[in-house]
Amino acid sequence: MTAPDYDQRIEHWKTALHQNGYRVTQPRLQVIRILAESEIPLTPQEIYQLSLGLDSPPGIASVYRTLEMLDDLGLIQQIHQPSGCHAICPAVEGHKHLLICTSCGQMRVVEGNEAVSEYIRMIEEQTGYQVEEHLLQLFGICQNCS
Amino acid sequence: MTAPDYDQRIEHWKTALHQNGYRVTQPRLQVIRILAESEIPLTPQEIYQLSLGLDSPPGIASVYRTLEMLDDLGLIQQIHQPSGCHAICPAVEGHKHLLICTSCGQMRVVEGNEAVSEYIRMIEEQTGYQVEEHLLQLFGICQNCS
DNA sequence: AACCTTACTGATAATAATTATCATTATCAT
DNA sequence: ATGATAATGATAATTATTATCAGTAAGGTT
Ligand SMILES: [Zn+2]
Ligand SMILES: [Zn+2]
Ligand SMILES: [Zn+2]
Ligand SMILES: [Zn+2]
Repeated sequence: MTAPDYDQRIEHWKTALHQNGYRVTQPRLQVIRILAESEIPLTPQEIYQLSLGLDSPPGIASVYRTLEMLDDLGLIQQIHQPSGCHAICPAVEGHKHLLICTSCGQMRVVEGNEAVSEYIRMIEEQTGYQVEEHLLQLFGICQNCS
Repeated sequence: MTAPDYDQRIEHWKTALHQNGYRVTQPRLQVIRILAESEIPLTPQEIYQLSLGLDSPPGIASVYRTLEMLDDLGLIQQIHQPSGCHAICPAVEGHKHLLICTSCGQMRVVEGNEAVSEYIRMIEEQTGYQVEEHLLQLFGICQNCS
């Protein structure tokens, strides 16, 4: 992230805090700066560890509180690493995508993923990345619940 | 899941345990049955809570151990709910997909998702679900790392 | 069917992550 | 500059996960 983009993001976030009645405090700024300048996703613990290098680092509780606030404001988002999460279901044979009802939790497997494969080939050309894995999960309302 | 499908999955899993030198024990069977008959993703804690209704329920440690084994055998997979995970990054404006390097962690935003929107429209027609949200994350190797 | 080896278990302690509590402090509108 | 109070740090409490270890049960052998 280039310097002006970085500064702009910080300003954007500070404005968002103001506009929503939150105070712009040192601990919050420290967390925000760490997030804004990182090129990789960070866990709360990692953010806290990084903050320890600063002058008067925030307490761990403030790191969590700040993240909750930023999440409420829609300024951050969760990254779901393939290794990370908790809920478990029987494995689907081969690579299929899952469709989960946000009302009843019912889950079904979606057939046919040529469209996605095509999309990924395009991404590879566009970015030079070699895409090895993907996570696609669809959330919605099933026929029962609607 | 219909009864024969259910029985078949149980048998499949028992066979997999045998073939990989694992013993088919009561605690493992209890966890396996709970997983096989659930229509919704479950957390380890939820599985444990459900097991408490059984005759001689497994200890919580055995629940975790069984899940680790099933994961090693590729019989279960993680579900990443939008609310669930830990790593955090600045939010991307609008809905974009993320491409994350599994080597250095570098992350970039992928432009253009018409292909995915089209795919989702197809899914909606096919399933009757009303898809409200989706999670698509691509994992691979960036140009630097390859 | 009884025996034997040892993988597996339950109970519990240890570790790690997250949230709650509360007296003190720093922000910011006035 | 002042004052009301939102926010903080320190710490306790809670929750989730992993490690330890003596006792148990699975399953091959006889
Ligand atoms: Zn996740
Ligand atoms: Zn439903
Ligand atoms: Zn796919
Ligand atoms: Zn890389």
